[in-house]
Formats: sequence, C-alpha cells, structure tokens
Amino acid sequence: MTINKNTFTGEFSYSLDTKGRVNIPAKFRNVLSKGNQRSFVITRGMDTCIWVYPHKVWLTIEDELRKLSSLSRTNRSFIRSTVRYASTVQYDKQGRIALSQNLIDYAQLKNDALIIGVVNKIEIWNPKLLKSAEKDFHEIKSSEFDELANQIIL
Amino acid sequence: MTINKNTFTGEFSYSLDTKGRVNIPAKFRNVLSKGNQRSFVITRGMDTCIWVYPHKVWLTIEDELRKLSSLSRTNRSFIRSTVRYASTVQYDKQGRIALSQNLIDYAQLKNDALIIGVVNKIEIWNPKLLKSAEKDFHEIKSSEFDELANQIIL
DNA sequence: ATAGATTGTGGTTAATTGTGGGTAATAATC
DNA sequence: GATTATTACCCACAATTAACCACAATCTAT
Repeated sequence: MTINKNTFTGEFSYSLDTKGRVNIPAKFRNVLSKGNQRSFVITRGMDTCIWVYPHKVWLTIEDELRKLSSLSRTNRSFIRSTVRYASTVQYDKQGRIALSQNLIDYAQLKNDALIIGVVNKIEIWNPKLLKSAEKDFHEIKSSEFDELANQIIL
Repeated sequence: MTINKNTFTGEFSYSLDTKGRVNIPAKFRNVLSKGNQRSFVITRGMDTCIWVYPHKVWLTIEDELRKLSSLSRTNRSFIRSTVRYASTVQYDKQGRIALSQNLIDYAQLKNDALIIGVVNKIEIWNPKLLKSAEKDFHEIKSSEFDELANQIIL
C-alpha cells in the first residue's frame, strides 16, 4: 500500500509477453489512473526507457511546454520531441498495458521488463540496459552524487 | 523506554522467518507509523543494511527529490538510485514487516536480524556484518573525528 | 509470586497478483 | 467484399502476498 498517493517508488520485474504487454505494478495502478478510468500517459523517456505519467502530471508538463517560446529553435525541437511520442493508454482487467512496437524498439525491450518508480512517474527498462547505464554513469559522476546525497539523504 | 519520542535508540535482535518477515521493536512501532496506519518507509541503507524511516521523515526526502529537474542526467540517475529500492510497508497484527528478497539479499540477512535505532531512523543488520563494520569504524582516522568535532559537540 | 497483558514466532487460510492464451471486434489489404 | 492482420476483451490458473489464528515466552503490576 502506498501512503503518499502521488509518489512512485520501488522496483518490480515483469515479463513482456508475445503481444507486447507488460504488467503495471498493482501498487501503481490506482495512483496512475486516479479519476481517469484505468488510463494514463506513456512516452519516450530521456534515457533508454519508457516513461509513464499519471494524466494529471502530464497536464502540468503540457502547461510548462506552453510557456516555452516557439521563437527558440531549441524550444521548438524540445517540445516536438517530448510530445511526439506521447499517447494515452489504458490497462486491461489484469492490469497490463500494450506497448507499441515503436516504444519497445526505443527502449530495446526483450522478454523482461523492469519497472521502477521515480517519484512523479514510472520508468520501464530493459533490466540489462539499466544495470550497465547506471553503473557507468555512477562511476563517472560519483562526486556529484555525493554532493546531492549530502543535501538530501537524511 | 525511548527518551525522546521522535528519536530511535537501542538495539534489538530478532529472527527472520522463512517468509522474510522481521519483527519491529514494539517500542518503535507507534513512533514509526504515527498517523499513518501502521506503515512506514523501508529502503536500502548506505551501508550493508536496511533503513526504515518514519513516513514523515521520508516525505522530506521526497520533497527534495521533486525539486530536481529530470532534464539533468545526473538528477535522473540520483532520483532513481534513491527511490528505486524504497517502498511503503505496513506491519501486521503481530508487529512484523515483510522484507522483499531484494532487500534481504542486499543486507545479506540470514536467520537473525539486529535492529538498531539511529536517531531519525532505524537500521536492520545482519549481526555478523554489523560487528565487522563496527570494527572498521574504530579504525577511522582521528583526523576525521576532529572534523566531526567541529560540527557536533557531545 | 501470580495473574494478566504484551510481545515474538510459527503456521494456515484467503485474497490478490502475474502470466498465458482464446475469442470477438476492429481495422487493414488485396 | 472477402481475407488477413491487429487490437481489444475475457477467462483460467499458478504463484505470490496479505490476513488471520494460535501459542509460548516475556514483561508488568499488584
């Protein structure tokens, strides 16, 4: 049971079946789709993963994007890339969502999927990619991590 | 008896049963879950142990994490590593919590678990590991103690 | 010291969750 | 318009998790 209803935490591993379906952790389902009949927003993540947003959170992102001036070339490109692959999905009676081939390819998903909560959204990863990506990055930037940890971890 | 009602002190030893359940010291239960229906937050510690936070304390960590923009690669990775292994748990009628295999492996827990209070949270240790960790602790250079002395007066 | 309450530990049962597959409905192709 | 492919909707079952009960050991108060 999740007490803070707006925060996603934890790690869960599932299998990706032949139809491209993955389970959504039971803990997350209600939170993700609160007031939106089992549906939420799915899109490409900034790393090699898929991001899943509650509808409500996605709306705030859209608001932020609206504030960005289209005069800037960077802004235009950024807006395009974030919105372009976003779509609404609905989980079935068993709690699964169907991933498009596009997203499966992008996240390089095979048979296994690792789902992790990252505060305001959840991420779907190929377990192997996550492992190597995080390992490499952490080694390079460990001083930055320490700095953040000193500020935040109690 | 706990001296300050928001501070955890003391040491308690329990067994880890076949289902991965450990008891939470009776003294800690009310404090940990105050106002949150028998629940609190459990995650990986920075040493080879498990950290258990009162919900209220964890929320301050979450708030800090929310401030970090996901546009930064470092931020994304840091958020991942901190919340990935965290989850809300609820102790049962007998006062136990169920540990995930993930956390059991991380803390290398076998049949025995040592629970100690460390001010704002509690730690769950494999007794043997704690013992050797303590040994290392006594070998910390005195210069580091001097540095600490500037921050803390006992 | 004794009775009553609390605490720690084990096991059993019931409910939920994860996974596979089947069938009907919809869309696409020729 | 018939055929094929794709998608949505159900059903079934194994596996896991949560809820429940029992009881011995320990502690508390009189």
